[in-house]
Order: sequence, then C-alpha cells, then structure tokens
Amino acid sequence: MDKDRLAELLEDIGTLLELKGENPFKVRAYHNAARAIGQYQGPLEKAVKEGALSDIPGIGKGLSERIEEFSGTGHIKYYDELKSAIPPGMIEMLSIEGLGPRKIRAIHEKLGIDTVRELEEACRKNKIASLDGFGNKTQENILKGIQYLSSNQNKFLISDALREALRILGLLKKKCKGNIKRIEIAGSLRRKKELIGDIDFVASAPDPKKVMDVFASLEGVKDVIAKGSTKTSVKLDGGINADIRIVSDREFPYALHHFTGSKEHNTAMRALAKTKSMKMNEYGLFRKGRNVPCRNEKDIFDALGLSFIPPELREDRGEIEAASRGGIPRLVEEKDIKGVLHVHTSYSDGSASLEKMVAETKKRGYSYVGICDHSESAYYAGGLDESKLRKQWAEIDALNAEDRSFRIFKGIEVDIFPDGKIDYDERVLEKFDFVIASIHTKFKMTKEDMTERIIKAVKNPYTTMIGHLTGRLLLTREGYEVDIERIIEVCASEGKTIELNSHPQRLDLDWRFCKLAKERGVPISVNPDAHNAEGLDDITYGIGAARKGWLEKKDILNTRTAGELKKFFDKIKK
DNA sequence: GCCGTTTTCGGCCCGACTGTTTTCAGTCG
Repeated sequence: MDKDRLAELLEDIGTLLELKGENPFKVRAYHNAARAIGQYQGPLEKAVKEGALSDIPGIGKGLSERIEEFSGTGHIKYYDELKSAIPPGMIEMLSIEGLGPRKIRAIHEKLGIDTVRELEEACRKNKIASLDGFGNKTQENILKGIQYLSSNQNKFLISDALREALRILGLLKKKCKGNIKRIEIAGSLRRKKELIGDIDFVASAPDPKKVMDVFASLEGVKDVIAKGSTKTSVKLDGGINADIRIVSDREFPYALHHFTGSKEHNTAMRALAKTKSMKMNEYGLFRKGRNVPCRNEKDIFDALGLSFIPPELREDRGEIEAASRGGIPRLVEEKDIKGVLHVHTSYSDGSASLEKMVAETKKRGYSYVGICDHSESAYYAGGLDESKLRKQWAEIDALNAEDRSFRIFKGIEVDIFPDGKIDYDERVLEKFDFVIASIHTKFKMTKEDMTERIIKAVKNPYTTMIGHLTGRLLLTREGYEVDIERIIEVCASEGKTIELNSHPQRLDLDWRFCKLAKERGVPISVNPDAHNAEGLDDITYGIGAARKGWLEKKDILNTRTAGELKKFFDKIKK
C-alpha cells in the first residue's frame, strides 16, 4: 500500500471539505489522519488485516473504513465524489496568497465565480470589495496574488521538469536506438535554472523524421503543437511543453551550445567570435565562411580561446571573461558532499523516524547527518518541547554509540521571533551541536525591520546558520523583503553560515547571491530540508543552484568532514 | 471526523496578523 499516496488523498479530502464548508473539526480530523498515516512507522497492511487501524491515534471508525477501502481498491470513493462536486477553479484559487477556503466559498456563493479568470475580472470591476467581510485591501491583495500566479504561468519547478525530461530521454534512447547518435537535454534545464519554461532536447540522427514521429507519439504527449523537418513541439500531460531539434552530427555541438543558451550568453559569445573574425550560430562556427570543425562544446570554446564553461554558468554574468583568462572555477559536485544537515524526522513534521532517516543518509554514502526538527514554538509543525528533545538526544546518543564511523549531529531549526530572538533559552540552546535559525511567522515586515530581525538572529551566539533566507516558495509565494547583501556582510563578520535550502520549491539562498557570499568568505551549507527519505535526494537541486552560483568544494560547509564540522560548530558556540 | 467517557454527545482549538470591523473572522505557519 502506498502510504504517501494515502496520506495525500486524506489531506486532499480535508481541503475539499474545507472548500465545501464542512465542520472545521471534521476537516482537521482528515488533516490529522493524513499526518498520522504519513508518520506511521509500521506496515499499514498488517494494521488493516488485524483491524488495528483505530489503534493509531487520530484514526477512528470512519477513517478506518476509508483506509480499508484504499487498501483494497487503491481508491477512496468519497474523494472522487467530493472532487467532482467542487469546481477545479476553486481548488486553484487556494494557491492565491491570502485567499483561503472561507473566502473562496463566499465568493463562489455570492457571485457564482468558479474560475480564477472570473475572479480577476470581478476584482477589476470592483465587485469583490463590496462583498460582506471584504474590502478594498482584500480585493487588491487578491489581484496581486493572481498576478503573481500568472507571472509564473507556464513555468515549472526544476524537479517536475527534470522528471519529465529524463522520462522522455529514456524513452527516446530506447525507441530510437541506432538512429539517434547523440542527444542531450538543453535549455534552462541544462543550465539548472530554478524555474523552467519548456524542456529542450537537441539530438543528431541520420533519419530525423523517424525521431520526430516517435517523439510526437510518446506516452504522455497531449498535443502536437508543431511538427516540421527539424523541430517538433509538443504539450505534455502535465502542461509543460517539450521541443526537440534534430541536426546532423557535425552540427550537434553548435546546436547544443546554441539551444542551451542563455540568450544573453549566446549574444556575448557571438560578439566575442566577431572580435576574432569569426561568426557563430546554431549551425556552426565559421572563419571566412568556412566551418571551424568542433567535435564537442569544448572544441568550440577552445576555438574562441576560452576554457570550457559549464552550462550552469552560461548567464552572461562574467563567465566569458573568466574563461578567457582560465578563471572558471572548478564547481562543486555531488560527490564532494560528505554529509547533510537540516533533516526532519517524525519527532516533528517529518514522515520517517529518526532511525530511518539516519539509515537512509548512510545508504546514500554520507558520513554524517544533522537532525534539525522544528523548535517548540512551531506548534503547527509539531515543534519539540524539552521532554521530546531529551528523548531525541538520548536516541541520537545511542545511535552514535552503535556506529562510530557515522556521526549524527544534534541540530534544531529554531524559529526566529518577530523581535529577532530565537526559540528556547540558553540552557537548552547550548546543548545543540548546531542551530539553524529560520523565519516561519510574520512575513510582512518592512525590509528594514526584517533585515534587523534576521541580523539579530545571526548575532545570537548560538546561531550557526540562517535557514531559507527569503522564505520564498517558488510558484506560490514571493520571499519576504530582506537586504540579502547586508545579511551576507553580517554573516561574514560574525563567522556564521547561510543555508542553501535544496527543496525545489525553495532553492533559497538564491544562486544569484552565492557569488557574493563566496567573495565574503561566508560558507554555504547545501541542505536537503528533507521531511522523508526521498527528500534527501533533493540535494541534487541544491548542488545545481550552488554550481550556478559559482561555488566550489571549498565554499560549501558540508564538503567538510564530520571532524572538521564539529570543530567549526564548537568554535561558533564559544 | 476523533476522543473520552459524567456511555451519548460536547469538546476538540496555538498565536499572531490582517483587514474588516468596533469585537472578530479568516489566513498562515
């Protein structure tokens, strides 16, 4: 039985019930049950068979029946019924910031609005502000929220785009074996941008038409937008577009470079070529009208007197100049990462036990893990009070004693209060190996106040690093206003570090600021912020962002050994 | 919806903020 899928269904039922205006306690019962199932450690099948589901706290008679149904059929009928009774536009509205189920329902009932488009129209016609309980501010905020959503329309998280891209790549390689000579993912996905517009493939094949035909009829293709002799565009089921361009094998390196971009990088490259009396386009590099032969991208850079520029750096942010003087850094790689910090467990809002998360970390070849559950004031996430902390510490001590080759650090993700103080008193704080301080409340402060708030947390003697510095949730919410440069300066003078949160929805610190941190000597910790075993693999997106930010092994905190890290932590604490 | 039990139904429920109000509902983490 797919535990995570079940938890997701129960969660969704809760949300649908909320939109329907059901008893809030019933709603919460579903949300609680989702969490209980998500965090349940034993085999659920066994509990079903033994009729022991209601022994799980939060699961009673009604929910037991739902779970049994899911166990038998893989479906919950109740969910299907709810889903078909509620307009999908209303569910979509939930992602508008500041708009919750109550208001959505009120708008729906009073104005008959059930799509985001109609809602936007109603705001513009001033119809929302005049509703009971609504006003001008609310109407403005709704419009702002809709605009944020639409500004990211047709954008996708790198995680979603990559999953689709790899699926298609695998299928193409299999179905066009012998025909495709070379094929690569190009575009912003190859450059590891945090948001992706569409998926680009570049391939070389002796028989392009055959590849096109296969591409256009792949599993998961919803529409064929265009199909020509060298290029095909399709829309996939998830809404993302995918393009493939087929060139001759001679043209492949030039095409790959061209379609990897960025546009700005290409423009600068063409300008450089011109200064060397060459011309560059997607079909080749030409001197006096004759092609300069290149077997791969490296040859192209060579021909222009440049060292190889990794795709992540191709944003026209100084990479061409650096490459001309051999100054391209040796970017950090996944194999350089020795351990991971910021891992949640079922002690707070993680779905796997401490033991399981430790085992999964070991399985991935790391030599240490930093456990960081939420702090006490984070009620919503099941933050740890002192007694739970003591229990967790005892468990960590026991596990550490069992296996001396692996180190579990006692960490915590403490809330930064609006006044800049952090959760727990000194007596508790001093017991942690390291402390990540993050903001989870009161996002709407002025930039000055927010910056002061975070600086105060940085200066707290017990703080090791700042977690997800801007709190952004890509495609959902903009980060809070904060003077990032200033925080980096203060971290530099205080000897503190900054997290690069690898969750694909965060990737925060933004890669655009990594270079500054590096120049100021502020180590960056590439953290998974994992809430389950799969979450540990998100580190790959963090590494992509770190590479994009020009970071090398030496710039990353968790490329250090457990021993080095322990020293680093202890130096901060005293 | 669950729970606990004064065994049949009432209580569940953190804290802060925003925007609407003029004492509070809705939202968020």
